[in-house]
Amino acid sequence: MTTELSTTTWPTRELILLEASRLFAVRGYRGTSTHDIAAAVGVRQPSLYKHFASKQEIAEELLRRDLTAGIDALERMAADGGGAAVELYRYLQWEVRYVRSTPFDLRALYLDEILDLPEFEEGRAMNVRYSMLLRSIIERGIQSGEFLDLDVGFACQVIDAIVLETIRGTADRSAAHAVDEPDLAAGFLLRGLLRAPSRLTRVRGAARTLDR
Amino acid sequence: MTTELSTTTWPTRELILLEASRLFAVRGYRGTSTHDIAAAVGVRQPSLYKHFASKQEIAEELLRRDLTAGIDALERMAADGGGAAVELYRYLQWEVRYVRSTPFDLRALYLDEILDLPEFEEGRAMNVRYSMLLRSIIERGIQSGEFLDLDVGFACQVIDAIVLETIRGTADRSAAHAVDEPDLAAGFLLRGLLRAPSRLTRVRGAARTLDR
DNA sequence: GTCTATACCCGGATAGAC
DNA sequence: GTCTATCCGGGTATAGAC
Repeated sequence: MTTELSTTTWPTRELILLEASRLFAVRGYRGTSTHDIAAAVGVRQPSLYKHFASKQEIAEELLRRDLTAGIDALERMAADGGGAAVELYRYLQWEVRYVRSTPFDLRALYLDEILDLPEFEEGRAMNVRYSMLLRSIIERGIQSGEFLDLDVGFACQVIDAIVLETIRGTADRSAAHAVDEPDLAAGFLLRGLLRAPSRLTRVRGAARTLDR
Repeated sequence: MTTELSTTTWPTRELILLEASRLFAVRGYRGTSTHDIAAAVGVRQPSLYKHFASKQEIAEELLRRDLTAGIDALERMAADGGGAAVELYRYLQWEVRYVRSTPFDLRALYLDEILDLPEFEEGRAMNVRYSMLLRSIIERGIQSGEFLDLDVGFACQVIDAIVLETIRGTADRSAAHAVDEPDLAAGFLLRGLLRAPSRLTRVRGAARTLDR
């Protein structure tokens, strides 16, 4: 499962992103020094600055790539239609698969305080855009009566919580088997949101046909 | 709601804990300097070291107090009995109320990487104890048939996720109204866990009588 | 584009007077 | 128990040779 890519073929810039994401995930953004990153890549610390203008730019690039992927996925699901429940279910499945297949370790990006640092304005803006897209699906589901008449903010928080827990789950492999099954997380959430939980099987079926 | 305590009467040691928890929450543990804490308290940086041997000890004291409270609450609920569902429901309600009433800002303790730092072995040990107590309630609920036959690890993760989101929710007051209602989070979780969600009203009633 | 050397700052902690 | 002064280590980033 761990992407065992022949490192030799990768450009240094990509290697920096890869190793930085892993170190950030374990030691935090602030806890990771540029020296640590350089050592993991196999170069000297000042060499990093030929590829990135600053440590911050490394994290920004990671954020940009991940948030772009998430936003694209949400827009794709919304465009495909099928109703809020199907769109949300498909997105959650995509998210779990994505988190578990990307070579980058995404934990630091959202579990660390990176997005709270004043200098990461761009990342915050993209994150807001992502949240809005997710929120609009929820709102549509509540208005159409597919979902229970929950507070929209609460529903968003619950989804955020599960997505973050999925990302956190990539930490220790002992707990990994739990939330990693794409259907487990998506199924639990929809059972909690759907007005008629028995519809879940129908949602699953509709999602499967759309996924091809 | 914000505890407006007349600071003058508080011993310096308590003030340090209070301000440190707030700074840790906003800037992270590593991102907060001892100088920042001292400035917030209104003393010079070296004066902190008359009350705590190190910055680490400040965070340790905060962790110790919070985890002790959580462990005590879980043990109390388990001792009171009433079945896994009632015990879990009561604990979740207690947790939400506790998070929102404590003068300390708990975010950094569990959302920051503090518990991952090698030097916080004591906190990690207490956290394991807390997790075990919670897990044993879940296991009991699954075995007795009160809960759905979910993977125990998955159920624990979901509960963790909601509790963490509650703590995170104390961040911006705009989102605070969402998960802060003690019954919202507890109710959502139990609806997702109970084999017969219609039992929720009965659980609520049993919890209410026990709470007096 | 990688290296060595280094400038520069900041943070944690101690010494010692009051 | 608070202060001023200071040490020391570590981290980001730059200069300049190769």
